Amino acid sequence: MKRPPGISISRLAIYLRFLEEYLKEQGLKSTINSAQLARYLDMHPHQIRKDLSYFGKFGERGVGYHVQELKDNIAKILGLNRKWNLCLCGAGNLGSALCAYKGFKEINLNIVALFDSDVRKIGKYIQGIKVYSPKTIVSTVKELKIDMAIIAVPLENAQTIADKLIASGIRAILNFAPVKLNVPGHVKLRNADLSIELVNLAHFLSSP
Amino acid sequence: MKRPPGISISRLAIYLRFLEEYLKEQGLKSTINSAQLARYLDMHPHQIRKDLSYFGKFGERGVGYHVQELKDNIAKILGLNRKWNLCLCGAGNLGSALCAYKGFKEINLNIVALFDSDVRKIGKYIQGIKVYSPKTIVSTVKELKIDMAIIAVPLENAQTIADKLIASGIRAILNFAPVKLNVPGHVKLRNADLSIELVNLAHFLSSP
DNA sequence: GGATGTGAATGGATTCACAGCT
DNA sequence: AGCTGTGAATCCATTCACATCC
Repeated sequence: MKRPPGISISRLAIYLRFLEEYLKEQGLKSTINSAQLARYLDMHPHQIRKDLSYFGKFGERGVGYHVQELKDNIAKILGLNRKWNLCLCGAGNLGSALCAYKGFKEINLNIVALFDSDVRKIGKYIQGIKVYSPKTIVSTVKELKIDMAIIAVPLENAQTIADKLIASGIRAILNFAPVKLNVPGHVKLRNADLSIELVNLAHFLSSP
Repeated sequence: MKRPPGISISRLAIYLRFLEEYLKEQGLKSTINSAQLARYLDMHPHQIRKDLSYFGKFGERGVGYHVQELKDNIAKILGLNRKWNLCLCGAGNLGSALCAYKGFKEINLNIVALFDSDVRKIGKYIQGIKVYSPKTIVSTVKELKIDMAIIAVPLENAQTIADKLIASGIRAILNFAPVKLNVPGHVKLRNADLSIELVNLAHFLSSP
């Protein structure tokens, strides 16, 4: 049981999402084996078994995996067996889109606060979530026990917002702004860079 | 000059974005070396030089890289030395956010059509871009010479939309819907899965 | 002198092949 | 018999160290 490659966590998230769907369709007592799962997800069975083996033994030899049980185990590995409070900085189009997205709550991630500097929005509710002034980030994060933050503000403001989040004690940030943010070592930063994905496509189309 | 690792294309996109900013600040005749660039981007100089070396020799020994020249070279490698036409499927919050994002046009990616099944939106313009019915995907893609597509529709509709795009001859798709889409081998599919990034953060926070 | 460009060495991740269990 | 779990082998990516050139 060696140390898992970093990317296996992302794959576990994909397995989990599939298993949730599968469970709804197939009912409680269903089982699935690595070959079936691999076919659905267009992967190799080896990879799935290996990914799981990094974290424990979840299957039954000669049978496969019990779907409900595997799902619960993966959720636990991923830290999704408890609720997390998120805040979202930037209540523009992208921020609103993320608020409206139901998939987060399904996996126990709850957006509990919005921050936006537009005075017309402050105090209002978007998708049932209250909008606060960014000036209150430090106090609001503590008060609402917020665990992670999403940055969806224009790139000019991203570092300033990040600094406030860090000052508030937040340790996990997802950044949509197209800049490299500076964060201290104890803070986990992930970037969701939309244009980089498109650039990959452009490269594919133009390569011979 | 071996074959570049797949991920180096994504890094080239990051270098390019930085160089564009840097050029604006520093003026036309500026040069930069791999150590400086690495410091700005929080990477190792070796990696930057190696990434570039896969594609050619763009620097001058003892000097560094001419910013303008390097920028142009990277743009060319990435296929961004020409314009591309994109369509965006799904004119909801996420779709509107993507339309409003100015960063795409800056790198020669132009959204020229929206598709949405909401009859109240069809025929209207969002951010100056016309909304078409998804029924017209095949004809519109051909007519407007659309090169790539972004899928930002609810997950139930994503595969149907993808099938229409494929029928229209599109070879590059960026998918935001949280499902594994089936596409034929000649079509390049990339996924922008927002919740997977958050799951990574949850895992980080809950690991000891 | 000073920075690039690159083979070689190291380090990670995937794939394989099969032992091990039910 | 059948499918998991995993060491070993392979493949890919990063890092290093230095020869190379301006």
